[in-house]
Amino acid sequence: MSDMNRRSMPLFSIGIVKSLTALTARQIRYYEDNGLIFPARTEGNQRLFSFNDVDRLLEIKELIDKGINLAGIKQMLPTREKPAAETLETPIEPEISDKALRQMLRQELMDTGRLGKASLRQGELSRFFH
Amino acid sequence: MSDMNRRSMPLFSIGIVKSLTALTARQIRYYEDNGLIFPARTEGNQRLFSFNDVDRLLEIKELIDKGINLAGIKQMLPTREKPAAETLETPIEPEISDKALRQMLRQELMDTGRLGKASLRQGELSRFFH
DNA sequence: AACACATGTTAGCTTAGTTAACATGAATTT
DNA sequence: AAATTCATGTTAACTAAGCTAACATGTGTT
Repeated sequence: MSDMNRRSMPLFSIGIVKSLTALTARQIRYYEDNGLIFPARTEGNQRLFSFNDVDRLLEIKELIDKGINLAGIKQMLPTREKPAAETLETPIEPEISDKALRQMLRQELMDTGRLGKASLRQGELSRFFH
Repeated sequence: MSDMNRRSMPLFSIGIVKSLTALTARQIRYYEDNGLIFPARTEGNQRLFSFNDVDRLLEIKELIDKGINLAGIKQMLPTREKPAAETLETPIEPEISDKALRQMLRQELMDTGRLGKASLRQGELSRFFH
C-alpha cells in the first residue's frame, strides 16, 4: 500500500539537489552509502530524489552542522524511506485514463505553489540559475 | 522585481517533464522553438523546467488534444514567462546567511505536500519509477 | 500537386551522472 | 605517538541523458 504522493515522487537529479541543499555530490552519495537516504534510480541508474529526500538531506545537513556524526544522525532520523523491498507487492492496478491521470497530476502540481508564503528575494536563489 | 518563488524555480530535466506530461522530448522542444514555452537552461545548456513550465505544458497538451494548433495556443496562453530580458535589472541584493536561506527553502519544500489531497493510487504513476 | 504543420528518427556531439580508487585533515583509539 | 576511522575532496574511466540539425512522413490546406 505504498502511499505514493507528490512528496515521494522521484523528480530531481543530483545536480538540482546539490543546488537545493548546498551539499556536494560526494556528500549526497556518501550519505546514501551510509544508509541515510535512499533515492530512486532511473533506468540508467542515475539517482532521482523526491521532495522527501531533499527535505531529509536538509535535516541531515543541519545535524551535521551541529557536529553530530552520521551514526548519530541515522539514529535520530527514522527511516521513512524503506531501504529495499516492495517491487514484489505490486497488485494489479485498476485502470485509469491517461487524461484523468493528467488532470490529477496537474491538480497536484497546481497545489504546489498555492500557499501565500513570502517569496524569496531576488538574488538569493541565483545559484539555481546558470 | 522578478517574483521568484518555487513555482518558477527551474528544477526538472526534460526527462522528468516527459514523464510528468506524457509529451515526447521532440514535442517539448518544438513547442519551445515555436515560442510556447521558455524553460531555463543549465550552464551546459540543458533545459530546466519549473512547476509553471510543467503546468503550461499540460495546458498546451490539453489544447492540442482539442485540435487547436500551435498558433492558436500561442494566442490563448498569455506569455507568463518572458522570452528574454531581465539579466539587466539586477539590483544589488541584500545579503542573507546561507543558513537562513536553507531554512526558508526548506520551509518552502515542506509546504509542498502539506495539503491533504487524495494520493494517487499505486500503479498509476509507475511510469515515474524505472 | 505543392506546401505547411506536427512529430518521428537518426547522427554526432556535449553535459551530467556513475563507481571506484586514492588523498587528506581532524578525531579517536591503541 | 602511531595507527585507525570519519567525512570529504579529487581524479579517472565509463555510461546515461540531453543538445542541435537534418531528413522523413502523414495529415491537412491552398
